[in-house]
Amino acid sequence: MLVQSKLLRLRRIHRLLPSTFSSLRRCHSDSPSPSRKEHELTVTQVVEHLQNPPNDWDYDKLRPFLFEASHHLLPVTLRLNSIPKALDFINYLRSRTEHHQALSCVFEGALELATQHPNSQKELLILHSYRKSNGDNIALTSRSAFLLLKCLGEAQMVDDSLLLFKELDSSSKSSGICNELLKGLFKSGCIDDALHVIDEMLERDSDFPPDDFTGEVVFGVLGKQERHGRSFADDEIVGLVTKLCEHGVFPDAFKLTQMITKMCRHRKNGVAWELLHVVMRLGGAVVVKAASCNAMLSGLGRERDTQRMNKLMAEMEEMGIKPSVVTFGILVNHLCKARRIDEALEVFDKLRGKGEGNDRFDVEPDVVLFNTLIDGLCKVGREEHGLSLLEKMKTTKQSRPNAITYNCLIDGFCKAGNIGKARRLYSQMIEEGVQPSVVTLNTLVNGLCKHGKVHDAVEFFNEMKGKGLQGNAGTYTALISAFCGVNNIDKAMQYFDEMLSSGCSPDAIVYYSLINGLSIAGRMDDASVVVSRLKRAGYGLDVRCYNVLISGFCKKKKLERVYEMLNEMEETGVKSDIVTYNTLVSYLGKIGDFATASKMMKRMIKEGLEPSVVTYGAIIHAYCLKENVDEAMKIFEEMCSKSKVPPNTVIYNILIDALCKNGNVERAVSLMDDMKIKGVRPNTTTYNAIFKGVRDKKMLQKAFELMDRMIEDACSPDYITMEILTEWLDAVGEIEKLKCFVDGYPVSSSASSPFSKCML
DNA sequence: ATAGGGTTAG
Repeated sequence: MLVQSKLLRLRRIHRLLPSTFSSLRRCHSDSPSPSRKEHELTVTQVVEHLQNPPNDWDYDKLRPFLFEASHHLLPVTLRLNSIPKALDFINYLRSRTEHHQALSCVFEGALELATQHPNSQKELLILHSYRKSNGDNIALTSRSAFLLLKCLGEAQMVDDSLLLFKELDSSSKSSGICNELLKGLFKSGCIDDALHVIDEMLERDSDFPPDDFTGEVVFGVLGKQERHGRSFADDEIVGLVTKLCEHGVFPDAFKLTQMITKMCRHRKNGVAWELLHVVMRLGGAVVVKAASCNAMLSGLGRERDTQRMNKLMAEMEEMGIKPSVVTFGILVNHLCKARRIDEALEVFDKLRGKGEGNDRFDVEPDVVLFNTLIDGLCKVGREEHGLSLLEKMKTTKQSRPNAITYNCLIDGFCKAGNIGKARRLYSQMIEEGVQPSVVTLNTLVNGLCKHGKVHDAVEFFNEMKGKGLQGNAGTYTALISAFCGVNNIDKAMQYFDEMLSSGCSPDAIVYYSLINGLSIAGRMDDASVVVSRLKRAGYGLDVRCYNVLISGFCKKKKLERVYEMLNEMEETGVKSDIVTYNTLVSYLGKIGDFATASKMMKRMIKEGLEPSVVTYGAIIHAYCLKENVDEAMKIFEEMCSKSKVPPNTVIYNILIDALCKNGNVERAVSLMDDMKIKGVRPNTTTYNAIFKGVRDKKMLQKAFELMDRMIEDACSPDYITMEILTEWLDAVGEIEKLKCFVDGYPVSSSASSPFSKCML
């Protein structure tokens, strides 16, 4: 009875520790294997004997075990079921003569016991340092090495891991041991050491070749964000994956997708592409599924690489990798972003397999696909078409419109200036039972603000707050920008404070919008305060924010602060961009420091930045301010002939204004003809400048001609236009002509229209 | 794979 139950217990240990016995065999394969019963009895006896205090242990009784039958010591140790007891036993053995094998087996047992301990990591480390601090080295069995490497790896004790691995001869190394070492090395960011180990595993006829677990470790690391240590070089990544695949170790679909996603996110489309193609070549459609291709496609889409997107689609078809809805979602999204909306609609129409033609795919469009298309349509001003898709969605079972669908449409109608329709869509979504999100709130708040209805925006926000929908940083950004835009800085600050007190965590952009508003308002001290608060919140400034500040300090002529900003940019590694230089060139031009301005231009070219229309505009404007219109014209002509920069309306406006002010109206008029030839559209400012010019020269006929042209150009007059013309034409008794001019425009119902101010 | 918020010159 008793024997039988103990036998059962041993079998249980067998099952629990399958590798124990394999290492036991390796540990002592030359000793004769006793019958199971005989073995069992002796183990039990020894275990019982060892329950006595160590001083009472009888060496003579134990002796047979310690030599010819030392492999029994592993089950013995396990059944001691106590790490201190096992250590007593180890100390006992060490105090005698040569018991190498016995020690190895008991130590392995002690390690096994440690792994079963609730605080196994700590216990294992204690055993490791015990072994390390006792110079008479206890040889490690494969299992011991495995357990120790696993725990050292987790503890990131790289040096100890490597020493331990070196200690092993190649016959006791195994794939499992190498994998544990690799895991630890990667965890500590020791890529070079890890690559060495992998090389060793990949050697010809290696006894420990990479297996699936190796793949899991390596591919896992390649797919995760790197922590510390150096990162992989591009060719190392491709080389590693290639070698593993050649050994038949493939990433699963998830890991492959993860790796590709990561590479693409790091703007390494080339590496991702190679990686995918290595696996496609060696593993085929068994390994590569649509998801991995989708990751690649979206990476390519981000870089606008239509060519390779098409190539990959063709390869997928060739290899029999079936595209999913997501694949089509990516394609449609790409086409929409490229403003090729009609092609996107074509793809969409080919989706459902119902109809005729064999160029159709058997894919049911989902909500995302619908939403992508609707957004694309709205972004090119085809909201009505988007609306019809909304109706289509309502007729489906699986693709019911959701908040995103409505958000896209609401945004579309807001941008188109149809606030009424946007609000009706909002009511409609509520009626349909679709919960608005904070994005819905922000879209409407922003839309209302952008159309000068800041009051309505605030009202709507309050209404939503009443319904329990909190605003987020985006909501406050919209309101703060809007209030800054109408020069109501106090209100903007008030909303900034409300945001903080309402528990909404601000992001960098809210700070930026406030800094922007304050800078434009010339309140640079306040802006500086917000900058330091932003920094205290743990954010940094980006180029755009620096540009705003630099521009603000320039306007206040605080040159020392400008340089302070530029130095700070250098220190924090924020690279100045074309806008930074344009701001500086413009400022230098305005104070008449042409020498420094041209130095700046040289520096920007050296930095690889091409001067833009704005740069030229700044210089041209500067010469105009100096009343050196000839030089300004010279630069303008140079810009048109030598550079690839096409002139724009602003440049013409600057020159036309300057020429008129210098009495050279003829040349200004000829510049307007030049605009027509070059296809640059004049705007209200252009006409205002030239009207002033012809008025000063009393060129009445020219004025009538220009008034007709202004109507042709569909360019609406503002109050300045009306002021110039009314005063002048009234004085010369030509008010009829002015009436005709005004009648040339379609009637505007807007109360803020410039006409209403003048005509009523 | 889809939705929202802050830059320069005149």
